[in-house]
Amino acid sequence: MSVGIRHDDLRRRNRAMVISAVRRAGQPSRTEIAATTGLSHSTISAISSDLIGEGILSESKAGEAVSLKRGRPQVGLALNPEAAAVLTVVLSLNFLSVAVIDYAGQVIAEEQRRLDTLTMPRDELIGECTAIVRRRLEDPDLDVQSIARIALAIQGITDSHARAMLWSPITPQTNIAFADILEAEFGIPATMENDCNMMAVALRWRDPNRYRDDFIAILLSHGIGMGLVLKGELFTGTHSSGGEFGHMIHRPGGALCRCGRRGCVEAYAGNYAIWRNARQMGEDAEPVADVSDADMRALAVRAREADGPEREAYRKAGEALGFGLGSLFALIDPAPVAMVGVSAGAFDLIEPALREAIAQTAGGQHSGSISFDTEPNELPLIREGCAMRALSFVDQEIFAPGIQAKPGKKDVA
Amino acid sequence: MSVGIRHDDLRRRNRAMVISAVRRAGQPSRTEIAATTGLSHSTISAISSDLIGEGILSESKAGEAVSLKRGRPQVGLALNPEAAAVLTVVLSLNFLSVAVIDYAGQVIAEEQRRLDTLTMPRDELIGECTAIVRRRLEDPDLDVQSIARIALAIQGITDSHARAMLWSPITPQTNIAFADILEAEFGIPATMENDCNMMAVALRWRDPNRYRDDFIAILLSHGIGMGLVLKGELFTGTHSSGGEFGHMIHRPGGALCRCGRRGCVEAYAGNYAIWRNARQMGEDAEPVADVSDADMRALAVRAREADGPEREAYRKAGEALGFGLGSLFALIDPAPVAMVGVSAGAFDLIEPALREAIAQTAGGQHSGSISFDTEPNELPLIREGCAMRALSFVDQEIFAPGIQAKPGKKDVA
DNA sequence: CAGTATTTTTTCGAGGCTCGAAAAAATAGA
DNA sequence: TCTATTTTTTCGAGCCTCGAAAAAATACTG
Repeated sequence: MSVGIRHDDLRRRNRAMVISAVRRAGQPSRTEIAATTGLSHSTISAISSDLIGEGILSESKAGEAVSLKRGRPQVGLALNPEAAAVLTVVLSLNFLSVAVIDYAGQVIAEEQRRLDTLTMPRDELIGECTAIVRRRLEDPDLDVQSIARIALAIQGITDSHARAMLWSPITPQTNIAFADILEAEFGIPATMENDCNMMAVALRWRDPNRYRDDFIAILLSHGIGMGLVLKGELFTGTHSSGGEFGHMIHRPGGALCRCGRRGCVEAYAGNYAIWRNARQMGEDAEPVADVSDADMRALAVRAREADGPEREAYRKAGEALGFGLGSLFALIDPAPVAMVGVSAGAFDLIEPALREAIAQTAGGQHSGSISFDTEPNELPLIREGCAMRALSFVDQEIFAPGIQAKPGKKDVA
Repeated sequence: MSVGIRHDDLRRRNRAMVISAVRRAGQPSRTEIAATTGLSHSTISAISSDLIGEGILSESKAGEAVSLKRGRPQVGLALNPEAAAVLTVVLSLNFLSVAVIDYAGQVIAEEQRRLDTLTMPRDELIGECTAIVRRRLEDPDLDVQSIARIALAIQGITDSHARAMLWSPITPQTNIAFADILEAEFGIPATMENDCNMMAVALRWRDPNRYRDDFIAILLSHGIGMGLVLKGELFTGTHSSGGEFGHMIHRPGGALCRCGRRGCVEAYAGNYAIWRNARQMGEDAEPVADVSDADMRALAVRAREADGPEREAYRKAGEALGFGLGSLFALIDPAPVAMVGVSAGAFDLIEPALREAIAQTAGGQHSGSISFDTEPNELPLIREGCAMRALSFVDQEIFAPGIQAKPGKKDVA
């Protein structure tokens, strides 16, 4: 069951804590770290001295921060960019993108590629991914010792161990153990992440004030996805990446969903559903494979111009999202929401019906106080999330090795 | 943010771990504890020697376990029943029940009382609760030094800090800070728990094989409640006890719910809803205040005898529960379910429609493999859960004091 | 410009904790 | 009674964190 704390875990944990304090705060002084971690100055001094000696941290040179106070000036600690590097791979519909990130989080190389994911056979899809990674790894211009970690994000369902893609809308292939494949190919630890979870991770780094312990990132794209952070931790299902918000049931037996079932939220709010309703094709019409972002933007323009089927389509999307969020709020209580993706650009069309629907649900008491942010472009977010995730792995597992995942697992009681 | 690990936390954590190992395992030997916690024999020896010296543990006398092996026989460690005692209070519709539990988990005194919670004014409701607790505390027959903790469970919504009842179906009163009231009155630390959460806690202690890391306890009673354990921890909302499964939306704009909204799962599956449908009163009919368990059982008998409105009412309940569970499973993946409460006794009438509905949802792939247990009597479960919760508090906060709630809060990344 | 005040960082010894190895204790079999 | 075996305790070694004091580095002051 639960496992005791060994004596050497102590140092390792506190090492990890110092590293993470530096990553979060930018250039904190030893004193600041002592304050935020609650550890003594002596401990912080010892640990940071170790970390500097190992080339993980470095003292930020020069008094760029002109100290106005008396006394010995604080010397900031920074992550040493050369301590390590990680690689991110984002696989989305017809698009593959990789980036190499240094230890301090800066992009030092990238490559992008269009490909036809929907029709590509399994081997070719895997081959494209490994090939693009190989090109980055073998690039002579890149003077990076070695890549410490690869994080790969994909639209769709991944398993809860972050090893495999189970199902994805961007390809008919299923069960591809990308993490294992990349590890076997390059001998670099890799993980397979869900795109919406990475969005949530990135939001938390971008705006820790708004997105702290509990929040929701919803991807409004061809499909509907969700990344959920609860009590400061990414929420995943018990077996899969979970959080399949788009496939909560909005209307039992209702509109035909891309997943083959009926009445899912996505079957009203996904791009294909908005498109279908705007064109008055009927709820049983087979979902189209793809609607371009340009077409969706044009649709939104028409919806804003005049009341008609386009506007009604967005209204229905808002209603489905509202009732879905209402059900979600019944379970987790209301929390800040970020709407991401092309249809987040049409949130003005969605919001009224959404709020009206939420008001009819258990979360409705606070309907007015729930705030929505919008971010029409999901790709940068996903990339950032992957980078932070990979870097955090390096922080914790490579530079503070040996920590058990969960220390003393608390009993339920 | 996150807080470092101090040196003395180490001992405290490991103390708590030993206590919890003993509580879980019954009468484990030092060697067994060393094996399950991963700590060394020397450490376990030192800690258990301390704990015995403090009267928290005791060596279980006499070789009741006739050792068949060679070698020095193991000596089992047990919780010392007299180390402490806790008090549980369960407040449900028209019924108040308290029990005093010794440190080993045995009930050593109890008292129950009928009262009219629905019409009782606020002060009187609070007064009844404090009075019954006072009677138990002042009972001269009870030779318990002192009560170390009170856990009070109520049907309804509590706040996430376990201090107050926010709303309850058993009384028109709202926002009663029972935990604070009891603490002020008796000077004993108290918590206010949600009844369904306590059911989940109890199930985990009763059958740790089936109910381990991820499971769902659903209360099928006048209302519909849920206790949810995910990744080994009780799941609560961000502000409230959360998990308001009964108020997820089944059919937007549908049947009238007791909460005043429309289309909630409860508005189809709560006793009042089954009753309303069985009597063909229409979905807009005002929910009745209470249906007796006897009436519900009679209803189930009629539903089994012949196809008619009674059977149809249970079918609709099953459908609502099935779609609700389907949406829940979309978020958390399928997990074992325990159906608790009087209508769990009619689960044979509910199950077919429930499974049919689940099969139409995202959780549906595994529809067949999802297993349901039934337990018609919720009260003993709630009481047990309260007892275990209070005892665990004593284990962790009194006998291993000073532990920070969450050690190194892991970053999302 | 030297001296003082102030703040940050390092150093050093004390105290605690866990660990491994060895010793002690307690039993079954020979 | 002696030996093998298993459990439990004892003891010294090695770390780790902490507090206090020292050292370092700067701004102020007259």
